[in-house]
Amino acid sequence: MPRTAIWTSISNTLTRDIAEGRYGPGDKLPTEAALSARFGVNRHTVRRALAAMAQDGLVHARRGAGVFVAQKPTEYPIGRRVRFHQNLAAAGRSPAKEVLMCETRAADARETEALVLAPAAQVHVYEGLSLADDMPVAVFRSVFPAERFPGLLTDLMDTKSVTAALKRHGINDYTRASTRLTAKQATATQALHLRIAEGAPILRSVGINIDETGTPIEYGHTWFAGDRVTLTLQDS
Amino acid sequence: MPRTAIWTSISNTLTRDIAEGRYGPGDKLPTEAALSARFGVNRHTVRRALAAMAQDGLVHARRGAGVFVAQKPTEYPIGRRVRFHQNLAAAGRSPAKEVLMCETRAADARETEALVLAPAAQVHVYEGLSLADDMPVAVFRSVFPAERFPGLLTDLMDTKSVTAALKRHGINDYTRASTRLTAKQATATQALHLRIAEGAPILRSVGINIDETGTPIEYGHTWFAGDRVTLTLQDS
DNA sequence: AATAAATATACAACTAGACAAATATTAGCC
DNA sequence: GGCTAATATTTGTCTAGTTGTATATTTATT
Repeated sequence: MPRTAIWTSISNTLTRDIAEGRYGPGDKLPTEAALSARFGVNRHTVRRALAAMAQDGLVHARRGAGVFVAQKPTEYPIGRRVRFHQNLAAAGRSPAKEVLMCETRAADARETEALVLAPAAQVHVYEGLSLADDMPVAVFRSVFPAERFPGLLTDLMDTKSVTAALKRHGINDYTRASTRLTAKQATATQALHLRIAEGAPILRSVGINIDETGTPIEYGHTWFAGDRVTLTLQDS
Repeated sequence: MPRTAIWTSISNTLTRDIAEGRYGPGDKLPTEAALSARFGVNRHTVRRALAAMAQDGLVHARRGAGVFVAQKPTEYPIGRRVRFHQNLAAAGRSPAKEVLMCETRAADARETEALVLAPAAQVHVYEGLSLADDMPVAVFRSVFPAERFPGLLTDLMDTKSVTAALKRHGINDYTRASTRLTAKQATATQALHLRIAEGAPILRSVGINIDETGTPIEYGHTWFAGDRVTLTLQDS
């Protein structure tokens, strides 16, 4: 009978520490160096223990920063793979949101075409992260014509809702005119934000929203983590 | 093989932003602090990306003022556009088709549930390859209840059309009841059929078609090569 | 002998924080 | 308006600490 490996027992000890609340969700664990001193082993042995825990979604390492307890340790050890079903209409509009960037700048060629803008027109850009239960689900970028919606960005920061912000500018209803979907591989930065591996599957949605008169008011991109999201379409 | 460094990816993203006209010559980029927030990294990582771009003469920094796009506009190769656009309603219904497999067998658990079958019921399975301009675009699998459509497989081979084959069995019209979309990585066999690399992004569509009475008649999977296809949704 | 586990060492990549230097903005004043 | 001084912003530099990766070596088990 093979004796239990050292890294296994280290992993078990740390897992128990987390389960007993000694390290809460979001807390930073001691550094690998500190842990290897505590357990009297080499740093790589600790790393292997942490790697196993990361595989189970219990902890999450950030290079240069540290190893952190995952946000939902309660789901450990089984059933941690939550499947999110999200309506396409709610793309980029889930309640939990984190703003990554806000700016007003000149539109590029594609944006000009999508929003039917004059050359060199300005656009508001609103970029952020959608989360569900503290787990990042998607990165989104919304582009609005700046001329039509002056000061929209402050409303967006204020309300944290595209629908509410547009309502302040007289848009009571808007509909999605077109949606394009394709599969991509995660870039390094997307992977960073979504906490997935680089090259992992990404579901990209590109859509245009129009007001009642048919004028485009939003050009939106959403990059979903393929592992965490299934889009369900309601066919009329 | 080392994965791409984060600063490289940031540099690429900003370079593309400039190339596409989001930041024009002479424009001031967002501050390093703002960029580090946008990309979710430390300021130094952004600085390394900007340093690389400055090395290429794309931007230049002025202490206390900001980072500015160089005056001479750099020509940037536009990424090759997606080759094929496909309507989701016609997913897996392209005229050019290659049959990979045809068989009648017992339904598995998921098929039984999707088609609302009795336990141990038989199903027809029709597996193939969709092509456009001699380029494989998607792999599909259609599952039909065998009891309701005896001899359907020969009709399928005959007509090479799901719609025509079903018409021979009295189905004049059918509609899509549900569609689920997600991103996956190509398996080895899928990669072989689609002539893409193993692990390349795949757009998977799972749908159920029903007849006029609401009875499920087809349970279909389609795996699109993410590089070659963009699905377009028509929103009514 | 072969294999896996653990150690040892070195370097790369990224984070963290602090402070200096240059610039931009604002307020007060003439 | 135009000038100056104070304040805030922004980039430049430095030191230190932490995780990621690669290579080689030793030790224990089969």
